[in-house]
Amino acid sequence: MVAVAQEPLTERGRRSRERIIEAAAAAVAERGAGGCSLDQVLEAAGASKSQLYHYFADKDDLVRAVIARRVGETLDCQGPMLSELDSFADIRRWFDWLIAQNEKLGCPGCPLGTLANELADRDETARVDLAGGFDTWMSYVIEGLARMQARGELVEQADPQRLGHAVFASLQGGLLLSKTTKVPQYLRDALDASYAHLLSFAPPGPS
Amino acid sequence: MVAVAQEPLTERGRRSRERIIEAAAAAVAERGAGGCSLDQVLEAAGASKSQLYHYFADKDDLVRAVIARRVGETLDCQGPMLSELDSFADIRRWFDWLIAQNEKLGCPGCPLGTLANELADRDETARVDLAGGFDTWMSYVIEGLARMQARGELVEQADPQRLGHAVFASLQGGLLLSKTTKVPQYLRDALDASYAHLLSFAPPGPS
DNA sequence: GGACAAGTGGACTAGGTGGTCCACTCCTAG
DNA sequence: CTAGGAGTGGACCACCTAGTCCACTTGTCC
Repeated sequence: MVAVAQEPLTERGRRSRERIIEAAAAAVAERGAGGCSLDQVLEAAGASKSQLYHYFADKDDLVRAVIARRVGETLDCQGPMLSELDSFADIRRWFDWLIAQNEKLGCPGCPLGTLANELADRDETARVDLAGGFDTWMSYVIEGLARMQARGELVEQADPQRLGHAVFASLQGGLLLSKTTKVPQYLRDALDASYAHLLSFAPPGPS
Repeated sequence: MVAVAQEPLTERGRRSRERIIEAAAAAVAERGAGGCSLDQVLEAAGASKSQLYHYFADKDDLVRAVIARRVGETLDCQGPMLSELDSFADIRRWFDWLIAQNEKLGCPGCPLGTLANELADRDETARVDLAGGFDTWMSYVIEGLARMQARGELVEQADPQRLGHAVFASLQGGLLLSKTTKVPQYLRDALDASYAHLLSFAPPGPS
């Protein structure tokens, strides 16, 4: 029997574990997974070493919990907007929300994208978790596009999957360029182009 | 007079400095700027601490030299292909080269993009250097699109700058998705969509 | 109230980190 | 040949890191 990280068995333990993940998520967002220390996390969480190692096997395990948390947050936040995505107007509304958020928060980049870039070639488990997060996130859009196609809002030749991939690449790339240059316009240009591309698959209108 | 990193004054010194940057570039590519230690770099370079601190003020200064090196490499490598960019065929050729490279190298992501993602919010100088690199890189494409527009290969309404930004977002995003999922197809989907979007600005043909 | 497990505090360790320092070699100019 | 600065080797330091360990508290069940 190998000693593995333990799930908390009491309400008190559950809250301690949550506090640690929360503080770790903040620290990772600010300094990256490799750049933040457990001591910093624990001080912010008001917890001790023994608590950390009571709930997590090691630092990588904690980082994985942070990833799961971030993936969950992202899907919880955008899921409602995306799961009912059903028209060009819905897509435009989503894009405009992304652009507004990015500008409002000062071009922080994508939490998932940032983690992916740091961890993809250093922690295989983290990479798979993040790839899964991207995949689920993208699937909302792909399914929305498929619904639009079924309803005749997209021509037959459109490939919802490839279009969804392209939309996400534009989003991630736009966020990275904005973050690097601190110029929000890059994301706008990226998503505007992506939207125009999607529109080109609208069936010829009666106008 | 503040003591600052010194440029080597002899050929021998220049070669030492080069060796250190080369080893540092490799280490940074493999483990990230924050994840590689000076001891590792120096061992790989066959150099000593005193050499490092003879040529660089501190670790950040070395990282900045690595960034300058990578920016230079990227522009040197793609510059020839991009500075004469003049037609849709040239763009397609560039895209295909990017896709092929990405697949051949096992989806390593963009060296500049990876550094940008790690350093953008941790080292302001590095951020500005990387933003400048992106900017120069992008300007090749924007100027190419402007040439195409001047020659009538792009309609008047096309905005070369915004199109260039969108192309780069697709590239960076596609590289990140490929790196995270280890699936080269994401970059292909991203660039195919970007290319189709560009093509939509071709003037109506005689066909 | 006592037994027992979950949860906690925090001192401690072993190894690594960036950075300093100084004695030394190498090279060149005169 | 010699002087002096550029270049080099590597011991050394203070600090920080992830991770260990054990005595202790808290809460619950009988």
